[in-house]
Amino acid sequence: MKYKIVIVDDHLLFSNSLKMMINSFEDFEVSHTFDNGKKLKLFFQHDENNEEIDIILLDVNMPVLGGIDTMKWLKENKPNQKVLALSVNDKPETIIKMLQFGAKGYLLKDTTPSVFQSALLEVIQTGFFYTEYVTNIILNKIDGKKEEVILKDKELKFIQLACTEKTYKEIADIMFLSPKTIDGYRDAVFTKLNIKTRVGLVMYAIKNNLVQM
Amino acid sequence: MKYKIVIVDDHLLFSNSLKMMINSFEDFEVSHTFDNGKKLKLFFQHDENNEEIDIILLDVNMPVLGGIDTMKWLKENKPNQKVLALSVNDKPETIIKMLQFGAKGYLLKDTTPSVFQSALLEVIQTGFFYTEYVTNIILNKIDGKKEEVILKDKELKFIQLACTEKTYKEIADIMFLSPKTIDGYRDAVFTKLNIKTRVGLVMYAIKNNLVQM
DNA sequence: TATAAAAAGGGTGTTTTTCCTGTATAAATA
DNA sequence: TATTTATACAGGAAAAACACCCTTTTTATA
Repeated sequence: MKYKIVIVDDHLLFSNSLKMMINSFEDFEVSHTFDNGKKLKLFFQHDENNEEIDIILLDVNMPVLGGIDTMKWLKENKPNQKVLALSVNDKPETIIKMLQFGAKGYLLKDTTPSVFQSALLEVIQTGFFYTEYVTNIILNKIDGKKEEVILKDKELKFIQLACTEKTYKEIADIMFLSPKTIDGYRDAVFTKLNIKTRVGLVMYAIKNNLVQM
Repeated sequence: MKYKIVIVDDHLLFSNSLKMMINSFEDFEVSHTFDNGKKLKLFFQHDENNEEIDIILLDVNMPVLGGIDTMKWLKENKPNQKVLALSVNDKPETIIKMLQFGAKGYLLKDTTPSVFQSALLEVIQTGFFYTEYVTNIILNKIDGKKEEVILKDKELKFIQLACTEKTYKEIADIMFLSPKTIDGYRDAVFTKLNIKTRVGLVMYAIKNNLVQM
């Protein structure tokens, strides 16, 4: 009896060829593939699908229902399900988030097939698999313990508008606020994000996906 | 005799599993895989490697030597080499650039295996393969007929520095130029890129991959 | 070599951004 | 009830960004 793997990834070419690779492993086989989290969710919600899945390979950046939201849902509804995140996204914030929501490991897509195979085995046997890269991120997070920056709704809206060619005056008009209030928002986000100029704000917003392009 | 494919992609898990898929196709086999453009270049530069490659599958976003630069090099040094771009990057600018540098087609990684297989066949038989998505981008580019903006080296350097929190004065110091000259650069790029503010410049630079993040 | 074009630098003035220090008001809380 | 706390807003000033128009120097090339 082989361990059953489910792949959730919107890049069909990847998921299909990865499926071939996994099926070539002695101890594993792919039982299903889905191209977004929504479809995985629907699969579990059907009562007739009671089969045991040993590992879900979950991509992070997907349309419809992304990896993080899917992970959240799984933590709620399938708390014992083993999930291995598999993504090109190497941002520490994302990795931390996936692990916090219960992923048993986080693999980058540039890992070698042999590392990948041992990751699958380790998740089965020991329950988790952390690469050195991921371990370092976790350790840095611990001693860095940078308290999470929390942006309020209006601040986020302001930041998004600041990523355009509008002046603060125009932004104030759009948000139905006084230019002086916008001044205050700017000062607040500059301080809490530790930046000094509007360009810095724009760069921060893009790096942290606060604006979509 | 099978057609020989070379894969150039830094995501080893992808390239290795794609290799398995291609090898399962009747008419194709993967003869080499490289994880960046530099290694492909070195391969061709070795005299002993004179074997004919039918199709190179070229990723766009890679470290060391990216897809676009690799494409440039191939156009110069291997003008008859058939290349099929294969990327998650769906930005029109990137696609246009790859095609202009001679790629025979541009596939997104979310294409199905069967479309992928027919793409390979079509490139062999007719010399190119355009999906509907790519065709639309080309058509839009044509009737938009926006004449290509050509940025000079120093302008590019200026733009990259403008994507930081430095003032123009500081940028002038770094570039060993008078602030007034930088003023002129700004006016020039604002005009030719049709933007009005530094924020607009930053957004343009990011959309067009002029700065790496 | 003459001439045109490109690059670098300058002057001046306006607008926008940035940085202060404060105030008024309403909501939360001790 | 008294006291924070958060939010919206204000005045003033300096710095930076933006806009135009203009001169000198360098480079390319006819």
